[in-house]
Parts: sequence; C-alpha cells; structure tokens
Amino acid sequence: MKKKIQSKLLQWFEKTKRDLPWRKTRDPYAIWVSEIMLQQTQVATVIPYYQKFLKTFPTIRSLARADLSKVLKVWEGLGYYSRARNLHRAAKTILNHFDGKIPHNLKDLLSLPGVGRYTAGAILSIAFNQEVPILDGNVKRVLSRLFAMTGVAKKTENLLWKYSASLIPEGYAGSFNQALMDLGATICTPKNPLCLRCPLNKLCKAYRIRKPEHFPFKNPKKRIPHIEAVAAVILKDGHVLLNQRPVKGFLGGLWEFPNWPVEGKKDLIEYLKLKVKSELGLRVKGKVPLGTFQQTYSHFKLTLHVFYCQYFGSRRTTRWVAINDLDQLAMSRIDRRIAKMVSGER
DNA sequence: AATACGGGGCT
DNA sequence: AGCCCAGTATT
Repeated sequence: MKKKIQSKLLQWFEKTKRDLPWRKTRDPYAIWVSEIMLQQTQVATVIPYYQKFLKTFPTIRSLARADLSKVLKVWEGLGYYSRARNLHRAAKTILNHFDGKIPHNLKDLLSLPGVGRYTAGAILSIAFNQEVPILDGNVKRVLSRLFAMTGVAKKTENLLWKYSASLIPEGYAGSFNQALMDLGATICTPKNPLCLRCPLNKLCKAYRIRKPEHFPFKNPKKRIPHIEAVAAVILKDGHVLLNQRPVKGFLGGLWEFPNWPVEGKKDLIEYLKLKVKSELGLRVKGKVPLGTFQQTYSHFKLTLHVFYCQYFGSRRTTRWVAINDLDQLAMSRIDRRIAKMVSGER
C-alpha cells in the first residue's frame, strides 16, 4: 500500500508537476520566501509578489538590512502583514545568529518568527531534501480522503501528521511532499475533485465509497460582524493627513486615512467632524462624500464612508503627506483605493 | 481549543 | 455570498 502510493504519486508528479518560479531555484532563501508568501494564499496570487520581492531583496543580507517600511511596501496587497514583519525579523536573526544561512534543522527553523511546523517541514524537505513531513490544507484533504478519516479534532490532526511522515519515500522527500500538494491543488480539490484522473484513485477509500467531498470534515463557520466606519481625506496645500497604524496587530505598520467606527445611526458628517476635532485636534470644513468602500476581511466586514475635508485650523499638525508621495507608503487595499481616487487615478 | 490575521480566486 | 487558500501566533 505505502510503496504503491509512493511510486504512483512520484510518477504522476514527474509527468505533470506545475511549473512554478520557486521550483527553478535551489536557494533555501528563495524557497523560504515562497513558503511564507504561500501561507493561506493561492499560488496565482503569490507569483508576481515573489518575483518582485526577490528582485528587491535578492539575499538574506539585503532583506535584513532593509527598512521595515520598504519591506511592507513590497508586501502591500498580499495581506497578513505580520508575515512580512516576521520575515524581516527572521532575516536579521539569521544574519546575527546563524551565520547568514537558513538553518537546516527543525529546532532552529521553528525558533524563527513566522516559521511553524508546516513551513519548517517544507523548507527542510524541499530545500534540503530531508525526510520531514508537511501538513497543509492540500495534504490534509488528500490524506483524509485517501484513508477516509473523520473528524478534525486534535487527534485526527496528529494522525494526519503521522501518516504524512510515514509515507515519505527515502531520498525523495522534496518531490513527494510537493507531489502531495500538487495533487491537492489540481486533482483532489475541495469541490468537484477529478478522481478519474487521480493516480491514487484505486487506493483511495473516499473514492471507493464515492464520497470524496465528505472529507475532510469541516467545522461549522461562524458569521463575521459587519462594521461601519467613517474616514476623512483632509486636504491642505496638496497634502493629506495620514495615520500609521501600530506595528503590531491588524494591518500593522500600514498607512491609512484617519477613520473611526460608527456606532448606531448617527449623522455621519457630524460624527466625522466631532472625531476629527477630538482625535486629531483639527478643524475642517467641506466634508464632501468621496465614496463608500467595502472590504471583507477574515474576521469582519467593513463599510467605510469617506469624506473630503478642507483643513481649516488646528492646534497641532502632524503627518501631512504630499498627494504625489502617496504611492510610496504601504497601505491596505481599502486605503489604497481611496488614495488612488485622491491622486486622480480614476 | 478558539481566535486574530488580508486579500483574492472561484463557484 | 460563501468557500478556500503551500498557516502561525496568541489567548
């Protein structure tokens, strides 16, 4: 059974493996970067970011020496910005404590921020061909179907890791682990899996009972709250007022137009004026609606009402940014859309 | 064990 | 509109 799985899968992989940028290199740094970017992010989304990131930061040293603001700017739009922050921190650690080389043992890799069990296994198997298992969404789906495993509790998770480890063929860890992921991504898909083309269909328990989509067991998802907020584009001599978010937490380190959540049904313009005064110490006039923007995040949905304001007077003025420089700062998707309108791009 | 953490591709 | 994505860190 095990030998059959190994040979079938490796053979299929050699024939049909995807042509991906990070499969053209043996540089552990490049593979590390790709693995961080691929966390919870689809391959097609990652590719252009991967190219640009490696062009901008070709080595660990260049990344470690860069300013975080520049790293965030290159990462802009990819999401989960703590990944960029952790990558940057880890590069410094590698330079200072690991002789500038990616560690090739589990313990040291796991000590790096942003590197968990999956990523450590991916780096060790793909970059160094060590027989270390991986378990991502693809592998979970493939193995849970192959063995018709029920439940997603801790116990099942541990069992999946054990299966993943036990299946690795000696000397072929990198190819085999990538083959498992390719199979999950292209054949053993969440919906409408292409079982007829699957190299493992004769061995697959879920296929035998004709219920591949019953695995893996999905836990019920909870609804996410809907937040409403107002934002101000405050103009003054070709500049706008921006706020930089705290480095830790949601959209950490990114720049944004000042904004405040709205509770209940308020007069939006009155509320905005109040907040601008109390929070920014600014007086503004105008308050022309610029638009309403929607953005769905992983844990809430945002509706943002944006208003143009004219600077009128203030007790303190800080963080004015020239409109022409808006494209230099890292912003989240929703603020970038506002900034483009302000700059006159559409 | 549950939650925070982005944004987009696909149905 | 909902699901899912080459997960990790924190609580």
